[in-house]
Amino acid sequence: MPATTRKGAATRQRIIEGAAAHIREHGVAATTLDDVLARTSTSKSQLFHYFPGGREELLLAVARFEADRVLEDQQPQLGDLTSWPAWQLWRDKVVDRYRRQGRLCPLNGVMSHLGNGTPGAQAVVTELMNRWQAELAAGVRHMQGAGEIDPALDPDRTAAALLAGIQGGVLIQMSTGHTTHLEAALDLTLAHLRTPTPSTTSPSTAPTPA
Amino acid sequence: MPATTRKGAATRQRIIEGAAAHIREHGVAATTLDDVLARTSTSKSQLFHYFPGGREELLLAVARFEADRVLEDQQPQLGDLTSWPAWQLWRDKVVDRYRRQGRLCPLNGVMSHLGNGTPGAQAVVTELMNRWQAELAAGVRHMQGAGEIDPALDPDRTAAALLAGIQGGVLIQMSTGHTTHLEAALDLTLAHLRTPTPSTTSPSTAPTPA
DNA sequence: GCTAAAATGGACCCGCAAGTCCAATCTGAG
DNA sequence: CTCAGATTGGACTTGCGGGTCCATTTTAGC
Repeated sequence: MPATTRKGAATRQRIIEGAAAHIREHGVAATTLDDVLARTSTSKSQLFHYFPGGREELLLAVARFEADRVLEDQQPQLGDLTSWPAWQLWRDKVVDRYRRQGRLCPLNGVMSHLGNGTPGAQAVVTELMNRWQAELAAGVRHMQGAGEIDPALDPDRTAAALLAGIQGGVLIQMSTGHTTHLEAALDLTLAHLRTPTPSTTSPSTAPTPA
Repeated sequence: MPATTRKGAATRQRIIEGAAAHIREHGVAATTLDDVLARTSTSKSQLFHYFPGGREELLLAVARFEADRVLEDQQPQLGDLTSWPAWQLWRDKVVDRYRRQGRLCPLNGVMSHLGNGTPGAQAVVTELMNRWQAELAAGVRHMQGAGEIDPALDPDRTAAALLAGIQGGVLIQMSTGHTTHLEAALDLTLAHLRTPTPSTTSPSTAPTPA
């Protein structure tokens, strides 16, 4: 990716952000290279200069860009899950962020349009999920240290469940337009964390840790 | 959709299933109309005869087809959530189904390729989610009737959270290839259902029912 | 200021895949 | 048997959009 000059780097960035913006407004399918060029006042040669891989490489760059935003938008709350009110603040921020975003999930859109099997795409999503889950798990551990969460709970597994709930909630919101499911998932999982102790009462089948 | 003759209806169905199969194997983007024609031994005029809306209408039909499969594949367990072992059986079936399916989620693929905003697409997904959630809620209510689940829990909201966890788990699996998150979400939510009573201990911020 | 490398403009190419058209053949009701 | 409508075959058109190329201008180190 030849971006040696300051000017060049700026142009490259402008293309990425322009593409991201256009995708947010019209979706991936309805975003052609020419659209991006027109919007960013650049020429085709520039685009292919900075993204030799063409459309695919550009989409990947956009995916990275959007993935970073996802976590940034949850800060500073996500990094400070140290009390129940703090968790609640974070919860509200997540709901608000996705409610505002509306039906278009740029990241999911981009991902499915370049195939989830693509190594590059896979790397972007995997890293996002790992970082996200790690922050949540850190929060859980902190609360365990403070004696607010049952120490018997596996922080990583709990964080994984929470993360899955968020993803699913957002996914459903993309179709229905409502954040009901997202909120339900968040609230139920948080309620479970607050629950003092499972106190092994029902001798039913225990969840096998796979 | 002119499918007046028995023969015609058969052809129409053959096209749908052929398209669905090809999409399952190669993804939506890599599925052209000619691919479908070759696979189903049909001609272009037939495809446009039965699907005047062209590619889009065909994809929508495939979406409907796949949506039906989703619930069918969970039966009969999904319709019989009447004991903890039964819930466990269903849980295992879901995990197994998606593990088998692998990285390709035909439905999600189709959906994002015709835009989640499309009225038709939206209808398909919404109906699927509604039916799914209704079955889960029915299961919760049954268990409440049997005194196995805290009657204070809102069955629909609980089902919504469970559904979100599943969707997110599957979504993550599409990128990572692992069912870890799906299992974590299912197990945590089911564990929460088994928990006797929240027994209002922590006076922290209560989840606002929106 | 000189020059090599970087950056830019934009015309051009080209293949693919969606969609059109008409002519030929089959189906089934009366 | 007959005929209208349903079904089928497949050649043809078309436009879009990704990608290539080269000529020109700008940058920045010396």
